[in-house]
Amino acid sequence: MITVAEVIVDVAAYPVDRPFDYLVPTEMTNIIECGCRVKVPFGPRNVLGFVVALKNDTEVPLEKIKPVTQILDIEPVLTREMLQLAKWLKHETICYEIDALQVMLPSALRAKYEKFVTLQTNIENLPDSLKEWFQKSERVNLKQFEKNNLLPDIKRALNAKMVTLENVVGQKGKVKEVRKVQICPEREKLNEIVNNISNRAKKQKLLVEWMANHVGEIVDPDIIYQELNTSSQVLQAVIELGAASFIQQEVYRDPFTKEVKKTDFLNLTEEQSTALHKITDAMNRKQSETFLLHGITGSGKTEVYLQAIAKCLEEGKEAIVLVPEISLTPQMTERFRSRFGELVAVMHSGLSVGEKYDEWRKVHQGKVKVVVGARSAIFVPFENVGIIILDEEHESSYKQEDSPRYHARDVAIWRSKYHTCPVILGSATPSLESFARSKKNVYTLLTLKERALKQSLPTVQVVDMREELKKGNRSMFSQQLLESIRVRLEKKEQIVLFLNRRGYSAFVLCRDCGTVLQCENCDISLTYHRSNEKCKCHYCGYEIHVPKTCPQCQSDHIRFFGTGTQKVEEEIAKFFPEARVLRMDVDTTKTKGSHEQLLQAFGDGEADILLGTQMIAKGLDFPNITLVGVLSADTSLHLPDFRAAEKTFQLLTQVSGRAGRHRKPGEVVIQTYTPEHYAIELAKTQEYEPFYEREMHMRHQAGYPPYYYLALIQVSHEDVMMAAEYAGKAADWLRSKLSFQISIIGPTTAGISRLQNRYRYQCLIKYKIEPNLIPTLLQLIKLYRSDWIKKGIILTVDLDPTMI
DNA sequence: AGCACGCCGACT
DNA sequence: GTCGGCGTGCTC
Repeated sequence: MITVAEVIVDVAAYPVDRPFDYLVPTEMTNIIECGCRVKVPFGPRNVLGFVVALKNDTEVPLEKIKPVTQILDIEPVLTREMLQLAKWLKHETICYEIDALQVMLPSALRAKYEKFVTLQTNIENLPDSLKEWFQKSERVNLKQFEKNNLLPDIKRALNAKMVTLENVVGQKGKVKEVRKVQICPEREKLNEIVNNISNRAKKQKLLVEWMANHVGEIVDPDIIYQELNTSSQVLQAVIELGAASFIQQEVYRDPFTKEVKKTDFLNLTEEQSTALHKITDAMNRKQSETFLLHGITGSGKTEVYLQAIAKCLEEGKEAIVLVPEISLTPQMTERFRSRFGELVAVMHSGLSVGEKYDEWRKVHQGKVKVVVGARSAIFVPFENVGIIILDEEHESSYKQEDSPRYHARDVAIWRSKYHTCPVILGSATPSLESFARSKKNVYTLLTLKERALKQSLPTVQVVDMREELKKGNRSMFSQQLLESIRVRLEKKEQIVLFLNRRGYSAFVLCRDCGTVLQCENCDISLTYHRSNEKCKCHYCGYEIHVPKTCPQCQSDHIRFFGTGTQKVEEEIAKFFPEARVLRMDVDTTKTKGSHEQLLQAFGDGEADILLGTQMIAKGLDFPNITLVGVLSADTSLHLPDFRAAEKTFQLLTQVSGRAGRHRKPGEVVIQTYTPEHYAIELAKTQEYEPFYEREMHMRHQAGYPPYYYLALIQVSHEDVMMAAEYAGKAADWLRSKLSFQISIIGPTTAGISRLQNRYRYQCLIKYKIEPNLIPTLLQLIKLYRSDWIKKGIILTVDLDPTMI
């Protein structure tokens, strides 16, 4: 009987986006499993692939089928669940199956392809230019030749058969190993060695005697050096005598810097326990129910999560907690680690590739039961999930912006159905989609209306900055805000000032001609980085030194403009020279851990005012903060995005929630040029439902979600005319195929009209129910793949886009 | 995608 | 004659 493996190969392209059959050699049949990574020959090269099925026959003619070269995992890296989930993702987001599989694994497990040139002749026969490279070894990485512009020479040598080219498949990350000392497990042998050591070798004798007291133990060599005040030479000598040996031991890289104290459950309010009961009830009934936990800021949502997780652990099941990347601060993760200790793994982008790999391995090996992480943590390979939590469910960072363009919320619900467990979506300001679903009873609504410590919500005042201007106040602070700051400074209470700068970052501008430094490849201004005095494009990586003079007019009045926090800081100093200000922005939080240090300092009362952008809107919880000032509420309101009002309301509610969370009452001052806008008016009362009703009405009128679904088609090409022409073709084609009830807007230029030297056009499709849409889009892709791709067109489809 | 194969023009 | 340009087609 033969064994055949169906393999998804690591080649992202439509024609090969299907399983390929490979013969499993007899010696591998006992080891191979679904979900293993394998090395396979594919056409003329070797690639990595994932085994998605095993069977005993094949349709493929025997002369075509090739054997698996190697199995890379003894234990499968993907569970059956994930193989199914990948198929669903492929269909749901229109992506390649390989991309769906790869996104579930830490990048350390991705393939690394290298090419090696091997010498096949006497080195003397080589051309002079190549000789030196093969002095040390007959096998040299092709990269070396690439770097030194020797590719033509290599090509010639290849044709003359003097060298051969070899593809090597490896993996990016490694398991970290450290060298330890394994002490001999037999006491008698150690005693015998001690007796044989010459009396002149005092240190060796001492060391072996010490070892006799630690028979069979595995110790860190550094401990030996310190404890016995000895050196590696002595240890080496003793090892040669046979008293111990060096071994390699697998270790986890530890991303946690400090230990945390254990904490206990807090008492729940009545609302909290009602919510908790409904959740644990669903767990008991083994039901995949989605809860929307709508709790105002400070209502203690996290405590509900923690106790639900505790219940889940009691049942012997695992828990997944997703948190937006920016609020995944040490304070946040500590709350989980202090409750569940070593059972928690943390996954976020701040970890190195190796650290992420190790956190993933802890899950894979069953060492942890709780994962706290950003978006991609939704794919952790737990096999018995008891609860999934998405905190701040309205956050747009839960949607991945490149392939596979999945939304963590959708994946969470899919997994909850697979494991028949509940999902909790938590937020003080739910997304309209989720709240609408709870109104239709698709999700179960749980409400927390009171703050956990019964504090009242802060009072909110909205200041019309136009009036201030009329009064002749040209500064960025209103009289009202200045007065409030003065009062707090006197009372020795703390202040948070929030600069709404969504979508802005530091840039470089010429004050004479107004030129802003732009990327050469993209239609976007470069971001200034103070640390290395460079300007970088965040989209393509293009980087230049800050020029001394303006490239346009040669003026030397070229200056960097920050997020504005610096300017605010200067102005505060003018009004309140005695105030101690902490500034938190990209500049002051660049190094690892600086974010944490700044917050710690503020919490310890080392400053009176914390000034910052987005990053201070979340999770900040200090008892002495009694005033929150929003310097410009409008900035996020005028972004060209149908969610601008929703995002502004969410942001204002979030920052307002920072004030008066403990005993002292809080005050919020919001400065704006459009106080009449409903997002700002309703943020003042901090009532979600009136905002929801109002915004739903707007969405209904304009034909946006949740009333309509969206799909975004993007067409790009190096040439503007080509991009525009084919975007037009795509739009026309779709209009001819889809029913007239569907509106297709565009093509228009994309938000960033040129990216990596490609011009981009897009069409927006708005639809209610259209069973034909996905098949039609797939047809469009088919059309594109056969014909357009040759002309250099790239077409992407984003179903349910979050940004337009 | 990425590679070989194949056909065609321009060079040591 | 052969080197290298890129259009075509295939990958178990």
